[in-house]
Amino acid sequence: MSQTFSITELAEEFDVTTRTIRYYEDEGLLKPTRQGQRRIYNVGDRVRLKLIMRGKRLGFSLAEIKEMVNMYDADPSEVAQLKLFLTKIRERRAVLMQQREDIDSILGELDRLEDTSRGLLESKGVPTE
Amino acid sequence: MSQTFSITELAEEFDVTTRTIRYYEDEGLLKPTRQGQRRIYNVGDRVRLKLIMRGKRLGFSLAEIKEMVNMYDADPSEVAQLKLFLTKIRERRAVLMQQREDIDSILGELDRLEDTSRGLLESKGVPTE
DNA sequence: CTTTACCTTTACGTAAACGTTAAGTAGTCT
DNA sequence: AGACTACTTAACGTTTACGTAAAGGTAAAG
Repeated sequence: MSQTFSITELAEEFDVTTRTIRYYEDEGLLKPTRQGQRRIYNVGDRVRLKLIMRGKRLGFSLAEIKEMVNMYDADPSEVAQLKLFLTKIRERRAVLMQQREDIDSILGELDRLEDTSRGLLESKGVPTE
Repeated sequence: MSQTFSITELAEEFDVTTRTIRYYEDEGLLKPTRQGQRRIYNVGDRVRLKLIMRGKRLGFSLAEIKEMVNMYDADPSEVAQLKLFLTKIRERRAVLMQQREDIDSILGELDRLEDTSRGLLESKGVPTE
């Protein structure tokens, strides 16, 4: 008897609405079991939702996320599947590394801007903490 | 006489449509000068567009990007302005660092998956390069 | 003058990702 | 039994970020 979750429990944990979680199911991203008409989410479903949220934070579309999470638990016995998988991984890596570059670049600018802003404020005698 | 650009030049350089660039102007992200009815972009406009594209790659909405680029060249003489600016910088930094964590986390998983996939393929005698 | 290239405005269309009622079901508490 | 709580489906609405005609202006080349 491993742990299960209701839709509202997951909604609260991940700070989304239940509508959102049901929508992900409609789009084929989640497939919880049912107990009567109610949805029951197991630990695996929860992991999938976690992956979905991470994908969202990184700006992927639901279609892309669907590809990725479905690859995640795809049967790894077919050579063709695996080769496709490798290709997708390499494409994805390029985008992610570009994003990280962008982020580093912006963080650097923010550092400089924060310094000069703080300097300006302190020169006016305004505390910045 | 510093350099100027036409809308199609910028569109080609940044790989977007002219429609997109005009849309950014409608939304208050760009304000090129006019020569007659035609838009003339200077070096500053080009920098702004570059910032916009970077924001887009990081998954920000145009509304957020607008805030950011408009802060970028806001008049830095008012204390209230600066304090707001500092707050925004700190918020933004938190989001960006979360994104970078997500990316590192995914890159790590991709590494592991690529290894195991490649291992599986090679154990079947299939070349991976 | 006509064609061509490049640009313009106006405006309706669209896909994605949910929000928002509306109306009903099902188990629990009093 | 009645009310309350948590869930359900169904379906129309909304926002963002452009796409896509439609209809036309303007300058240079032929």
